[in-house]
Amino acid sequence: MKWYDLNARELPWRSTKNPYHIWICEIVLQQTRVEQGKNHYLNFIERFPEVKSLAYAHTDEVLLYWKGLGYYSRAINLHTAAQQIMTDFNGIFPNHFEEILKLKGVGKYTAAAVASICFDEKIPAIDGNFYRVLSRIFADDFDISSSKAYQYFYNLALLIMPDERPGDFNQAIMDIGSEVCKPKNPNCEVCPVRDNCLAFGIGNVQDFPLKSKKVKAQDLKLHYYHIRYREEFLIKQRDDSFIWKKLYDFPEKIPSHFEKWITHEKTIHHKLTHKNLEIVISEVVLDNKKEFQKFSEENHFIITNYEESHLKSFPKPLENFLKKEFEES
DNA sequence: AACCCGGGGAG
DNA sequence: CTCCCAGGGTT
Repeated sequence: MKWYDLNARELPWRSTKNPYHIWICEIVLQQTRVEQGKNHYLNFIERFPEVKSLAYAHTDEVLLYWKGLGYYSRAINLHTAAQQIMTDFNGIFPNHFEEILKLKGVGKYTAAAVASICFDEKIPAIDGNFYRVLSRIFADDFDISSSKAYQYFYNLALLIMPDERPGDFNQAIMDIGSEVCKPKNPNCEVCPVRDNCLAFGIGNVQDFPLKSKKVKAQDLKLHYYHIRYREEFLIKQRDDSFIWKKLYDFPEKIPSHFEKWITHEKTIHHKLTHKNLEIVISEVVLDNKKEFQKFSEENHFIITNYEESHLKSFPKPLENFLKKEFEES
């Protein structure tokens, strides 16, 4: 705690105990580096300053403010949870761990973070940093990819968690994990708990934490049709399954008599954490406005143009594709 | 308990 | 290339 008082990172959400702000911050930062999420957080709370404005917003706009962050179910769940607070909690942000946990998209970690930071509940917020710092301090080779890891390290954390300032304690562990006890090349020389760290004593800090599960990316091919009439083209909204939940993309099928209007194809290779994508985009240029509108109406596609498409959230590779198309023309 | 879900930066 | 990030939901 002494180290934290002197070395805490200066971050936008460190100066508030507003549970709405802390909640948004915690969701943004799930599996996301602080530097990557900081601006999204600031933009988000500026546009949606309290629960009500988020609850009453259109899903498309919530997704727009989430554009590029990934794990889009977080945005969908955030929107749902805001409405949940309006209906189930009378618009007042819940102030106990068990109630916060009921919010869609809020798991044990996030509920613990909000409860400890905003409401001073003594509950460890076990995130990736906590796993790493604890497993090194105790030289503990408990597999953090095990489904029992959370409960195991939760109990371990209680052994060293003070009664005072639980929120600051949780954030102190995060800062040590992020700035000192890093996954690679930890900076043990300046670590405030070095003398109490068993792994450091043994000299094998790099061996912790133990993580057995390794996920391999799978290959996936997608075929899109960029169907154009003059400056306009067709888009659709994805469903909430599979990848890129609720984001917008292009039609994936065309009637066979459209094939003669294919002018060229472009292949994009895009790497995701769990997938290696090969995306083929066929350019279909129609000279017949009636065909264009008929096809659009029959399949419930949306007619848009480059400027208008900025009001929708597209997957990263498709956004890059549109940008290049526009710059070339 | 296993599996799925993005995008980005570091090494 | 691999690993990991202020995890959670679904099956």
